[in-house]
Amino acid sequence: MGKPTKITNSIRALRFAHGEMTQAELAERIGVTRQTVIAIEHGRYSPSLEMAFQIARVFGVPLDDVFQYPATEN
Amino acid sequence: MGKPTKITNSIRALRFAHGEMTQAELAERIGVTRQTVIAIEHGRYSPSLEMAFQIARVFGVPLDDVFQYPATEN
DNA sequence: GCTCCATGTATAGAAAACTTAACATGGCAA
DNA sequence: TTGCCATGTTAAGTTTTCTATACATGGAGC
Repeated sequence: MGKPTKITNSIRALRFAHGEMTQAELAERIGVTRQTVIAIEHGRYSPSLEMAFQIARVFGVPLDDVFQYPATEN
Repeated sequence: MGKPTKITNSIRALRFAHGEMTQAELAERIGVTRQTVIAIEHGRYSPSLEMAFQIARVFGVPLDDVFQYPATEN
């Protein structure tokens, strides 16, 4: 359904860098479901800005360390 | 409709700092409608991550210079 | 073998973001 | 005054994001 997003992310790497945090644990920390974390991690769709900020905050890094927006795709 | 977002932004200031750019012009540059720009600027809802990246790119500043996420509201 | 546990898929539906179109207002210039 | 332009509002509809539930798989340990 969701169109695949242009935005890539480093969530999986960040989870492992933070004590092998599981998807379920990350989901609980940011207040969403596990399915949402999986979908975001796989780039099936891009998260809301609010969710993006929360994820970055969990890992204690700036937003740009979690999500990368490729230069002008058009 | 949209619930008022916790995220604040500096879009209006950035527009004026960039040659009095109008809402219509910004909208066209990021590929959305004028109404969407107005809604975002007024904080009626938060944009998608993709849109946020595009806005930051138009102004040539990092994402955190455009949007501010307040520390843990809960 | 069996049972957890982390990960993944699928589907239906709710909620939020975004569009389209119409109309209103105040300012400014001809 | 008339006309244009930037801003703003409203309402209805579409698309995307997110939830809830259910089920599948492979690895680790008993």
